[in-house]
Amino acid sequence: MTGLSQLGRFSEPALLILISLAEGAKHGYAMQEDIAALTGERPGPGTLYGAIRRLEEQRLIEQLPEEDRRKPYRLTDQGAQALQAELVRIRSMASTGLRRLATA
Amino acid sequence: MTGLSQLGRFSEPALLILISLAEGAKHGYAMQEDIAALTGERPGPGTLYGAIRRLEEQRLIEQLPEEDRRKPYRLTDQGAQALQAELVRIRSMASTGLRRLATA
DNA sequence: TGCGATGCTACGTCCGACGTAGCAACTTGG
DNA sequence: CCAAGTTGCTACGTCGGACGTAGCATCGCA
Repeated sequence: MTGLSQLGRFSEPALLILISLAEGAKHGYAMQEDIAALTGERPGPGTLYGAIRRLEEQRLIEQLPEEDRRKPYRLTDQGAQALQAELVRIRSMASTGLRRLATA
Repeated sequence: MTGLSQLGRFSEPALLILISLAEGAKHGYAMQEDIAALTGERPGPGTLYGAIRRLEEQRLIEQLPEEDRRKPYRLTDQGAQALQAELVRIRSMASTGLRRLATA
């Protein structure tokens, strides 16, 4: 069960960050807002910046030139690819589950 | 960010167990096999039985009469409901992400 | 000029994910 | 008929990610 997607597990906060960045480059605080808008839940700074650091270490996102006090990030090609694969996997899991629930 | 679905966080192993049980009652080992068939990854006993215990504590699944050496479980009504809500949420997240990736 | 929003760092706790070991019962085959 | 594999579970320990709190600097605005 190690590595649900060979790049290391996709935790929910990390996934939400990637989805957020799929819309375009953003800095941390903006991701927080985007995620809050998407899910109704705002990740705290510990959750958010911890996940950002890990994603950067995995080269799934990269930092753009710091401007003002903001650190913008964007998806790497590898990140976009990994995100896509993971989302397809997830959607298929969800469909399977819903089909089973409907049948039962 | 506490309680992504107010019933406590849905971790991936827990979610897979619920999806597995959505097909019908199963004991632990059978869930392992079903999950392996679904995902290609077989959760180890630590992961599996730990998650089962937690799900039972949350009344999302319940144990049926023990038969032989097996402990079968099934979804509770609450569990089926929670699973459905969670899967809808997840599917919508995945769709949003894929739409964004496609647009970018 | 004081207060809320912006934006991030630092730090600590907790608990879930995971692996390993172990073990009892059953079953297959050479 | 007994050795090896499969079934099915318990027990135990480690590690790392999720999360909250605190803190702090900057900016805008009333």
